Amino acid sequence: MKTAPASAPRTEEPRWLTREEQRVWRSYIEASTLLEDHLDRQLQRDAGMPHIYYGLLVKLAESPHRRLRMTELAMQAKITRSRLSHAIARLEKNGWVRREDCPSDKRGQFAVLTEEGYEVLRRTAPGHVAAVRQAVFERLSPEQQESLGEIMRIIAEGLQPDEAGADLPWLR
Amino acid sequence: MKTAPASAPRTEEPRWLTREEQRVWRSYIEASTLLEDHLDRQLQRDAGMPHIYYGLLVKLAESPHRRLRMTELAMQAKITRSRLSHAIARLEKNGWVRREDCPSDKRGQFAVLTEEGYEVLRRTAPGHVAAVRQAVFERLSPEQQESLGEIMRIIAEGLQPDEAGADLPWLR
DNA sequence: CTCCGTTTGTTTAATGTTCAAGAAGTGGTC
DNA sequence: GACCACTTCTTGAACATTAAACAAACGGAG
Repeated sequence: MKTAPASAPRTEEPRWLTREEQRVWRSYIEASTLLEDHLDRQLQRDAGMPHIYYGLLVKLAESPHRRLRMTELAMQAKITRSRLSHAIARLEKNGWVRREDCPSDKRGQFAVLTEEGYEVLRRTAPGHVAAVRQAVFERLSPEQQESLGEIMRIIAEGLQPDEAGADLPWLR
Repeated sequence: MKTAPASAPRTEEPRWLTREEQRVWRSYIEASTLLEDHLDRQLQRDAGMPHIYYGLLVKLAESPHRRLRMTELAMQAKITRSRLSHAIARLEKNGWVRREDCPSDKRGQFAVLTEEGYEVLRRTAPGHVAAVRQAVFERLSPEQQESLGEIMRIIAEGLQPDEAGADLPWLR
């Protein structure tokens, strides 16, 4: 792959990544692949579930009455409802989550963290936090941490199906 | 979840993430989830394969004679050999890669990018680069791009099974 | 009240990933 | 050359994810 010519291209010449952009992108891909893998393994070993399932339990634990509507949970976790359905089915089989009907909307379901699920979280959270610390925060300066936060916030924002004000489109 | 007490803990109290660290970590998880998802969808639609498979073709295209030993490719892509085996099997079925025996080591296999595979890459690369640009580089200042690169390099380095000098452990 | 477009959540099948086990080849040692 | 620890790569089964299709309920318009 070569870089685009300096002169004005006749047809829309694709704008490749510069050498520096390529380096950045490659680093991102490598780090995120390794990190996701590392945390998946850590949690599979210590908590018997992949990283994203653990994240679901955390979201529930942080929510009022330790419960969330399926759609709300899917949105918070940035996954599809389909994927969530499968995941909750599995967590339910483990006894860590149970489903409850929503009284005000007969289509709706709550995912509710069970006592047992909360227990798993309490037991495994320290180890997981330690893993995150060791892989990420211990290695970055305060400035880098702040920078990482802002960068990721920007990227996430650009990819959202338009979270804030989505139901108030005329305000935009 | 609450923060650790200020006084010296009697038992090893788990060191939770600070409020700021939590914010950073949450942003990272959200952005990386959304981004991976976005690129997977883009490539599945336009190239008929997930992001990581596309990455494998790129690695091959960049290599001498458009070929790599399986282990080498797995290391470069940061995935297990098992996962690679399955992936190459699929790409082979598509006619985008073929296997070749290694003459100097009868256990060895080369994964070789076919002409057809190269063609797919040539056709779909511009669209993919545009997606990456739009999701990441267009939104970040030059300083942020540089910062992102360095941060990710640090994280990746910390998670490597010790790439450089791994075969020379006495030098460390 | 009925109609109808939308939302909610699940299901199925195809696809991808992981884990553990194993076949085959290598290279060094005795 | 027989042995043995190690490397290379694959396999099969269990598990996870995706995409498309669907049933049920909602809620506003007429």
